[in-house]
Amino acid sequence: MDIAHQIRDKGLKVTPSRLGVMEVLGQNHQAYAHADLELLFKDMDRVTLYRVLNDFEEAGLVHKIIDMDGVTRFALCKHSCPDTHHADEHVHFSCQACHKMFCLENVSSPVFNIPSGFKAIGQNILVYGFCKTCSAA
Amino acid sequence: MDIAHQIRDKGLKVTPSRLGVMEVLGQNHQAYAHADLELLFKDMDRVTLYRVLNDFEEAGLVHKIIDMDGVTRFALCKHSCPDTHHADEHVHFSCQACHKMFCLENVSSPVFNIPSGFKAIGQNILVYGFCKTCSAA
DNA sequence: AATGCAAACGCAACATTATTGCATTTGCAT
DNA sequence: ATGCAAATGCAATAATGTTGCGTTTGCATT
Repeated sequence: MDIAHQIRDKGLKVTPSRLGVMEVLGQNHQAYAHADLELLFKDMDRVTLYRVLNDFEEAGLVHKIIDMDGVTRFALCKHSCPDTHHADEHVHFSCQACHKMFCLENVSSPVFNIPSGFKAIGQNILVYGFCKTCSAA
Repeated sequence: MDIAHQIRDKGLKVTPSRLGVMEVLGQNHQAYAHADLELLFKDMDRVTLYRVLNDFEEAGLVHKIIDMDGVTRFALCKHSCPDTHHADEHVHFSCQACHKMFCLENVSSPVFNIPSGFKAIGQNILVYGFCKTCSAA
C-alpha cells in the first residue's frame, strides 16, 4: 500500500509534511527523535512536526518510545495497529554510541508476573548498549 | 545503617538537603520525579535538587528511571549497588491514573535474545496500567 | 575550639523540549 | 469551481534541565 493511502485511511489529510515524515520513518527500522527529523525537514515548522508526529501516533501509524535520556522517539508501526491499542509488542534497542534506536521486531516482550491488585495495560522495554556498527568499530 | 552514614560512605558531605531527599526516597518503594520533590522541599533551590539527585545517582545511592511521558524519576537503590554498574535489575510499574511509579522489587528483568552484533549493557523495563489503589477505586 | 579548603548551595541566566492560541492556507468532498 | 474543516505558520508561553559564579558550609586538621 502506498504512503498516501495509509495516511488517508486513518482519516488524515495527505500533505507534503506528512508524506515526508512517513517516507523517512519507513526507510529503516529506526526510531527518530523530533530533533532528528527537524534537521531533515529544515523548511518545516517545529510545531507542525510536533503535530504531525502526534497525529500519527494517535492514528496508530507510529509508535512512541521514550529513550534512556528521556527523549521521545517515533517509529513506524510495522503491522497496522488497532485504533484503540497500539503499544509496541517488541523490544527496542538504544545505542549508547550513535544514539540511534532500533526496533527489534523479532524480540517480543514477555509477560510479567506483577503483584496482585496491579492491573497492567502495556509495557515498554528498552535494551541499551552498542549497535552492530558501533560495536564493530 | 542510618542515612547520614550512607551518604558519607559514598564520599558525599552530609547536608540538610541530602538528608531530606534521602529520607523521602526511603519512605516507600516509589520513584519520585523532580517536580514531586520540589513540592516537598519548597525552600530548596531547584538547581540544588537537580544536583542532589544527580550526585546520588552517580554515587549509586539512587536509580534513575524514565517514565512513559519522558519524566525522569529517582528511586532508592534497595541493595547497595557497585560503583560501576548500578542499573535497576527489577521492573517498574507506572500508574496511568495517579502517575506514581512503583519498584517491583520481586519482578526481575529477563534476558533478551537480541540479534547478533548488538551488544547489550542493560535494560529498562516499565509496565504501565493502574496501581493497587487506583484500580480499586 | 579555631582554622582552612574543597564541596555544596543559591541565584541568575540560558538552553532545550513541548504546548497553546489564532490568523492564514490548503486538501478534498461536493 | 466552491466551501469548509483540517492543517499550517507564527508568536508567545510553559516545563524541564544546565552552566557560571560568588557565597556559604561541612568537616578534616590543627
